[in-house]
Amino acid sequence: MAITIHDVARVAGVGIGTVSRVINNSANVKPMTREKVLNAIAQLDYRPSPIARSMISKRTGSIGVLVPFFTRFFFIEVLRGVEAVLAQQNRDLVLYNVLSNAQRDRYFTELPMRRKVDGLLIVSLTPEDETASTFAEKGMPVVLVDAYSPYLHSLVVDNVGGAYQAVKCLIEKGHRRIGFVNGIVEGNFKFNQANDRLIGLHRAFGEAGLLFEPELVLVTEWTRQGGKEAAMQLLSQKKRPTAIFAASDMQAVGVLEAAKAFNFAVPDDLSVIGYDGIEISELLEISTIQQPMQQMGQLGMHKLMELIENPQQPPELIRLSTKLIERRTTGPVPIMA
Amino acid sequence: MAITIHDVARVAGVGIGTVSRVINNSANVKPMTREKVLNAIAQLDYRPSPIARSMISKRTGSIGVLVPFFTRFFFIEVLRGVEAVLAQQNRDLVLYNVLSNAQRDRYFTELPMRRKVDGLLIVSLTPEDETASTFAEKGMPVVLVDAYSPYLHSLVVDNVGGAYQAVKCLIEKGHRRIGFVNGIVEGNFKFNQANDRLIGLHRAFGEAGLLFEPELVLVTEWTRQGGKEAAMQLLSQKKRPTAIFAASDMQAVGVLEAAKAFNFAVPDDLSVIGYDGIEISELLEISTIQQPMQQMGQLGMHKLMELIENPQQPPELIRLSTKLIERRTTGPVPIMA
DNA sequence: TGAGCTTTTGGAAACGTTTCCAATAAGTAT
DNA sequence: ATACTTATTGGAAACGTTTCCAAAAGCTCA
Repeated sequence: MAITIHDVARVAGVGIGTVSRVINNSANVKPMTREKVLNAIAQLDYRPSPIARSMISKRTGSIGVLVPFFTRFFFIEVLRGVEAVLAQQNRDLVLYNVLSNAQRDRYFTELPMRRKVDGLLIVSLTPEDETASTFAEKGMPVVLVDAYSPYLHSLVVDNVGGAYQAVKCLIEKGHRRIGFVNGIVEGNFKFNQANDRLIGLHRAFGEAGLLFEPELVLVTEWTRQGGKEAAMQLLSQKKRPTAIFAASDMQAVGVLEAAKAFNFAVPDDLSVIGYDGIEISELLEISTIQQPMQQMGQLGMHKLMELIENPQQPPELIRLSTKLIERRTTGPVPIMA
Repeated sequence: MAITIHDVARVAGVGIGTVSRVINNSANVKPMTREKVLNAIAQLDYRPSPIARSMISKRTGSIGVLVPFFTRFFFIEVLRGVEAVLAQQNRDLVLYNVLSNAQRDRYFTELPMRRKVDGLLIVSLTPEDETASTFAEKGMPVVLVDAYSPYLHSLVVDNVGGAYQAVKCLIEKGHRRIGFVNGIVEGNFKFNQANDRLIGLHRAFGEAGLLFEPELVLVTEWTRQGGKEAAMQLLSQKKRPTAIFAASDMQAVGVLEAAKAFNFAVPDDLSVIGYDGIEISELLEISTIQQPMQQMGQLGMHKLMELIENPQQPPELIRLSTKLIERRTTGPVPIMA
């Protein structure tokens, strides 16, 4: 059916080995022979089959990116960074979108076994130690971004520090009753974004000598709706918080919507600070903790490329930090009745 | 190195054909034999090689999505719809991100030749007739979304009608000097989003007996920055427009930024209407023309699945329409000095 | 018991490359 | 010219499946 290397060899009057050498720019092909082969290829409009090729060479030319809910803005920003690197490579991007724990586990067990991709970038998902070491054993190059495993190359952002910055900023403005809208734990329960942010809050509270009040901490989906519902609840309390820290900007957007519903002016009646630094936070002028999202994708991808070239490297940990960006939604504590 | 079907056959004490039948759930395997094979598979932790498999079967289990600048919000929304369908199928998503015309053409010539994917969804890019018919000839299932070709299944949105709605809405509010911030033409110059929107504007102008003034139409990148720059220019004119129609919501965001820079109140001094209906337009309360973005991805994907099952179908054209959503940024024409 | 079915099974061939090695051609120095 | 050395070439083997066909095994019925 399709044109194969044998057809080219026949038309060019050479052996298949020679055609293969021409295709792969191997040395030691006489210029005249190369010419003949190239002519035949052009004449037949021949393209090598990538599948047959990877059958032998064990390389697929694809990079896998495993990411939860890739249509969320945070992940989109990370993907921007990924794309920036990939655009220069000549590789395909295979997106494994994780929508549930079951699906994540399926990918975690399937992906290391049969190399459908030359390397894997895992974003914001922490594999169990066992899973991680399987990747390492099977020799599949893996880089974790926004997640950590001792067995794999990891690129983490200081979430504890980021949350600390956010809460400290509120405390410095005089806030004492600070609500926290956290996101739910997705995945590994020991290392996760939500937990780290809670720790950062504790640290800031401790340093300021503030009492931690469990009723001011709510856990929701990492969404606008989740943030709104949680904030509605927080703002309904008899002693409502004067400031709310949201674990993501989208949740912070929800918090603002709740504030509006309660007719609270921001920041006069209520201060709000988000987390991530997605474009929306800029447009809505929400104070936030900026994560280096694009950089995360970019650095992670670079590391992965390096790893594909030279797979035998001891796992490395790269740390990035966050930056407090104060915008319109944070202000001094209101004088309450 | 890796465990193959032969190893399984040896351990189970059967032939490779039988193992293959078990893997593929073919009929006519004695339950006891199946049991033996499954045991061997479990014992060896065997997974079939997807590559070797597609070498024979000509199916890859992947779906390609060709999309320009996939990190733009409009495309993200379309991808949400795509993802919704894909999540139920057990297929991989290969994302071909197009950043330049050269790259688009490369994909257009490469993709039909060697089936790396079982089907291709092309978003907002219109292939030349020649390219389109090559896809058809080579028997690669293709669905166009937000683009049209007579040779391929296409799903289009009435961009002319949408732009007409937008402009008519402004005219009805009394606006006579209406600026248009259009996006640049990417790809096929006969069928494209920018051109359609310009036509819609003309239609509305014509119907209202308004004179078309070329100096009120500017073409920019489909970005915030582009919108802002164009609006700055429009608003600097001696007889500035009282309303601006932007060809995308992100450009409309830029227009709002420009208005702010000029200290124009919206909508009191200037009305603004966007196009697309991305989440940001809701958050910033921008009036807009809502495209059924998720539905586009979803329907396109459904069609593609159908086409993969049953490839011999004459190209079909599905039309969707837009919806005017009036929010805060459109109002009556100001009384000007 | 054996003839004539149907079900189950084994494994060669095929898929389209790359890799390798042996063979041949081309140089080079004597 | 001859004996080496090096550059070029052809094609068998291998990659790990699925597909297919012939063979074997298991039935059923007379």
